[in-house]
Amino acid sequence: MALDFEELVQQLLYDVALAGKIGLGIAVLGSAVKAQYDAHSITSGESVADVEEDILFSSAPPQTGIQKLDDDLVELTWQWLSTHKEVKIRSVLIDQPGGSSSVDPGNDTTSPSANAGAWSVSPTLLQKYGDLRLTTGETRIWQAIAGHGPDYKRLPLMEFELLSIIAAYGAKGIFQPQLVRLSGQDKRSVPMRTDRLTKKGYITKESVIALKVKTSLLKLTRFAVDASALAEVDKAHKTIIIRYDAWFSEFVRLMKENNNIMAFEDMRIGLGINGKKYETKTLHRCIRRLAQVGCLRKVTAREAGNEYDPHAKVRHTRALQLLREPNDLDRQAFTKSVRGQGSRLTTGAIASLGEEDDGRDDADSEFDAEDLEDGGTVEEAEDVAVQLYDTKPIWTPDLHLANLLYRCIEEAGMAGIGSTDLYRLSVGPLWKRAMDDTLIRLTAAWHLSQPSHLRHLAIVRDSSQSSGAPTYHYRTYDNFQKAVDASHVAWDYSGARARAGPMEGHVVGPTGDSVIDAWGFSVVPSKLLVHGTGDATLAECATAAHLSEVNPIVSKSERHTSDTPERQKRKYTKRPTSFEVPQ
DNA sequence: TGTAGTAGGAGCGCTGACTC
DNA sequence: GAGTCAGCGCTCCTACTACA
Repeated sequence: MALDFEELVQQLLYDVALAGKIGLGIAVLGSAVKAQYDAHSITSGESVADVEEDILFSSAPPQTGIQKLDDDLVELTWQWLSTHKEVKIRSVLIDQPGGSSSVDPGNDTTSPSANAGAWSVSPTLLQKYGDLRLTTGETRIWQAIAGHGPDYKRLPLMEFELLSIIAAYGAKGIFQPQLVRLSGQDKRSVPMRTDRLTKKGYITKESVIALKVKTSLLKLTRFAVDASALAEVDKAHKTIIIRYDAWFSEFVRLMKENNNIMAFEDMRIGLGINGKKYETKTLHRCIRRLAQVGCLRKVTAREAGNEYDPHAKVRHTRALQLLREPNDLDRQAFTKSVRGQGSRLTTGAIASLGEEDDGRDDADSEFDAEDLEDGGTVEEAEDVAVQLYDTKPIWTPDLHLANLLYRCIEEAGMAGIGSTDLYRLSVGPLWKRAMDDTLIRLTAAWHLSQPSHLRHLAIVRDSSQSSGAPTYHYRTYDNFQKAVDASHVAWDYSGARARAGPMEGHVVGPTGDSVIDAWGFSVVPSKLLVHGTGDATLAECATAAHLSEVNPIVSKSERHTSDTPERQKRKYTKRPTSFEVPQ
C-alpha cells in the first residue's frame, strides 16, 4: 500500500516526539523516512523504470507518491517538519545534554530506533543540518514516550527525564552508565529511578555485561524485541553484550534436555560460547552463584566407556547437575549475587554450598584433576556421576577448628578418616586451605604438637591410597595404637621416632618425654641460646645465626669497586634459601 | 596461576525539602 | 504529621589489572 505524505508526516512527528528533549537529527530522520517507506513496500533503491511496464497491463493499481529516497526528499521532509506548528529546531551546540556526541542518538545512523535498515546521510546534508535537532511540544512528547499526557504525580520529573533519554535510544536501548552521564543525575539515584520505571511498566531493564562492566540495558517497553532481533541490537552497540536472562533460559532448557546433567563443555557449545574465554569466565560466575543457592551442583562425571575396548582408560569430565526446578530466585542468583551471600556468607549459606569451590571458580581450572583424584566420592548408579560433598559441613566460626577436627577424627574410630572425608564432614570445601594449615600444624610433628600429659589428644597422620592416588589418613593417638594392636597398621617412621624418643636437641625427662615448662612448652637447652642465657639483642642473634653474610646492608661496605653491575646486583639480591636453626 | 589492589556500578538507609 | 521525592554517605559486589 502506498504511503500518503500526510501519513508520513504524522509518523515522523511521532518519531520526533519519541526523541524527547534530545531531538531528532537529520540522519535518524532519513532512516525514519526510509523505514516508513520500507514498511509500505516501497524500497528506496527501486527505479521508476522497473514499474513502468506494469502500469498499463497490471491488475495491481499504479503506485503513487515517492519512488526513490534521496537527499532531496529527506531535506524536503526536514523543512516540511520544521514548519509544523508543534515542531521546534534546537542546536546541539548550545544545549546538548552531556555534551558528548558519542552518546547522542540524534544523529546515530546505527540506531535501530527509527529504521529497519539505516539510511546513510550525505556529507552535504550532515554539514547543513548536523548540529540541529527537531523537537516537539511537551504534550506530544509525553504521549509518545509515556503513553499519556503530562502527569508528574504519576511520573516525577526526574524519572521522566530518564525516560525521555531512554526513549530517544529506541529499540537499541541505552546502558545505565550512559544514562547517568547523559542525564547528569546522581549515579546513586538513577538505578532506583530506572527500577521504578520498570515497575511502572514504562521500560524494560535487562541485566547485562557490556562495556566490560556489569550493568543494565534500558529500553522502552514497546521496543522489547524478540530473541531473533537481539543480534542486530548488539551490533548497533558495537560491544560484547552478555544477556543473563537469555543465558538462564537457554541454560535451563539445555539441562532439561539432557536429563538435568550435562558436561560443562557441552553447555558452552550449547550457549554458543565455546572458545570464548571472557564469556566462559562469566558463565563460571553464574554457575557458582546458582550452586550457592542450591539449584545445581558441579560434579565430575565418568564418561561412558568404550564398549569395544573394556580396558580403555576411564575418562572423567566436568559436568553440571540440576538439583531442582529453577525458580525466580535462581534466576536472580544466576544474574547477580543475592545480597548478603557474597563475602557475608552465613553459616547456613556456607553449609548449603555443596560444591567444590575454594575460590578458584573464576578460572577454567576450577574443575581440575584434583577434584577427580580426591577420595570419598559417591558414584551414582545410573549415569555414573561422581558427586562431591553430599554431606553438609558442621563447622561454624564459633567452633574451635582444632577441637572440631579432633572430634571428627575420633568419631572415625580405629579405621581413621581420609582427608577428603574430613573436609566434607568438618568445614566443607570452602575453607580447605585453612584446614590444611591446621592439620599440618597438628600432625607434621604430632609427638611435639601436644605436651606429654596431653599426648592422648594427638592426631597421627598416615597415608593411604584413594582412587590410585596417595592421600593422608588421620587417627587419634589411641585409635592408631588400637589399629597397630590389631595389625592393621604399623608405627611408621614418624611414629617410631616418636616412640623412640624426642627429637635431637630437646631435653628429655625421666619418662623419655620432653621436659616442659610451666606453660607446656619444651625446655630449650641452654647451649642453643645466645650467650647461654637467652638474653641477647637482635643484632647478636643475627650475628650468631650468621645472617650478616647474607645481609645486603652489611655486605654493601665490602663490595669491590671492580664488580660489574650484574655482579653487584646478584650480591644485593642474594637471599638464603633457608635458615638452619640449630637443634 | 593466584592474589591483592583498584575502579566503577549498584543498593541501602538516612536526611531534608516539599506537598497535602 | 504523613507521604513522597531527591540527594548523598557508606558499603558491597564485580570486573579488570598488576605483580609475584
